[in-house]
Amino acid sequence: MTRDTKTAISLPTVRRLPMYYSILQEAASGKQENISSSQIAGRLQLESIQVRKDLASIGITGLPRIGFSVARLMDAIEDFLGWNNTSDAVVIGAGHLGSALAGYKGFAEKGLDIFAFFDSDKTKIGQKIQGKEVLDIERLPELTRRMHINIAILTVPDHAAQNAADVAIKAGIKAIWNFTLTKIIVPSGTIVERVDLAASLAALSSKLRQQIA
Amino acid sequence: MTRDTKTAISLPTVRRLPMYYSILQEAASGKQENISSSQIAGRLQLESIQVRKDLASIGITGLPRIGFSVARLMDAIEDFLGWNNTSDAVVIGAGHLGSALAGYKGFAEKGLDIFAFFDSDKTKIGQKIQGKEVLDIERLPELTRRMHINIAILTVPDHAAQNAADVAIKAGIKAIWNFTLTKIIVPSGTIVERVDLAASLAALSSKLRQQIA
DNA sequence: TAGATTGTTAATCGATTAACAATC
DNA sequence: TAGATTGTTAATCGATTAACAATC
Repeated sequence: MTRDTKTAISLPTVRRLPMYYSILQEAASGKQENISSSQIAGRLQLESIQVRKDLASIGITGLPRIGFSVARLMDAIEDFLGWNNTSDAVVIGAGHLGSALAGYKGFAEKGLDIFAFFDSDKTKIGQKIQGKEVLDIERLPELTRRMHINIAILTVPDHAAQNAADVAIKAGIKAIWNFTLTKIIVPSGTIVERVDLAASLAALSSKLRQQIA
Repeated sequence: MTRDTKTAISLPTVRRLPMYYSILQEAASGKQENISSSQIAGRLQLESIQVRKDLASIGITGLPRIGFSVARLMDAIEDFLGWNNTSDAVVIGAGHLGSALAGYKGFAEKGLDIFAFFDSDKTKIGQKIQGKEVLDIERLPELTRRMHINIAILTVPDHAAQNAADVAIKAGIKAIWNFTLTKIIVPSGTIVERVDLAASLAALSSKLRQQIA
């Protein structure tokens, strides 16, 4: 458990770790025992020094001439990202997007288990999505507390986002994965990670325009 | 058309513009004529200087004591992000996620029009999603060329991502909005904007862990 | 005029990249 | 041993933030 450097790993580094992991999976499936930073970097169009820096920051060391042990590296990343001890999450907003996310292969492997769906739309309540029941949003506080759930995935319509977030936080939710186009305001102490599609689309068209120009 | 500073606006700035726009919409709906950088910043938990810098970089100026004209600011952002001249896009992969994105309110306003869906699954071909037909992936090159479509939204299963991207690029697609967990490799000249959910989830749990610790 | 808010110029900060000695 | 690859230390780069004179 090389876990000495617990001093705030940078978010850019954290975001790259899953990419490294997917390269490692490939290597492992090819029975490759060791891998160099430049092999990883090459596959991801990054610089090898960045890979080494990132790995060093989560406390992993390699060996000159050998590189890094694929198996140990995978373990370390799984460990660091908490993929071993699964956390339960609820989805608030039982629409297409919620269904899509619930069906996403790979979330389960990455330690995220969707426990239930919540909606305020009475016609949706009682239906099943991916085998899990859609519950009345009123029951959120009860379930959150009983099951010790910290994470809510927010996929409600934009105009309902802030209100849903408020409800969730009141119910004891500690982290919100926000898929709406709305920037929600939360008290300090609550985590928000936003998947900002408007920002992403803006970046796409900006890059496209520059490319074409 | 204050469009002198066409010298590569930074991506972080571009990504913030839609947030500013949503604040402006609120202001406009409240009949507010002018807005200060600190008003915008306050609502978004940013610094006012960052707002001013961003706006300056797309060529907008304000007036001391007055601030910025809400209407002119909205126009400028719409203009800069190309929300006026709509571009057509295709969705490759007609699953839940594709449906969800197609149903996303606001994409239309943001200049993105989904023209058709493509899939290789024969059972899906011919069905309709959000009123648009699902076509055979084989027909992609024909349609891309005929309709001058530059953008593909990639929502296929992860293992099919690279292949689908290759097909799309061969068909003349210039920009790929990649929603898969796979990092796709493309020739230089092709744009990829990735919505990396694995990275986002990693960031979420990392922040949550730090918060709790 | 007085004062709020701008735009400019400089300082800070953090992340990435480069250079290279250490080492298996 | 020779040479590939590491980890360390320093340099660069770009974005954010601070300070403040300009100005409506």
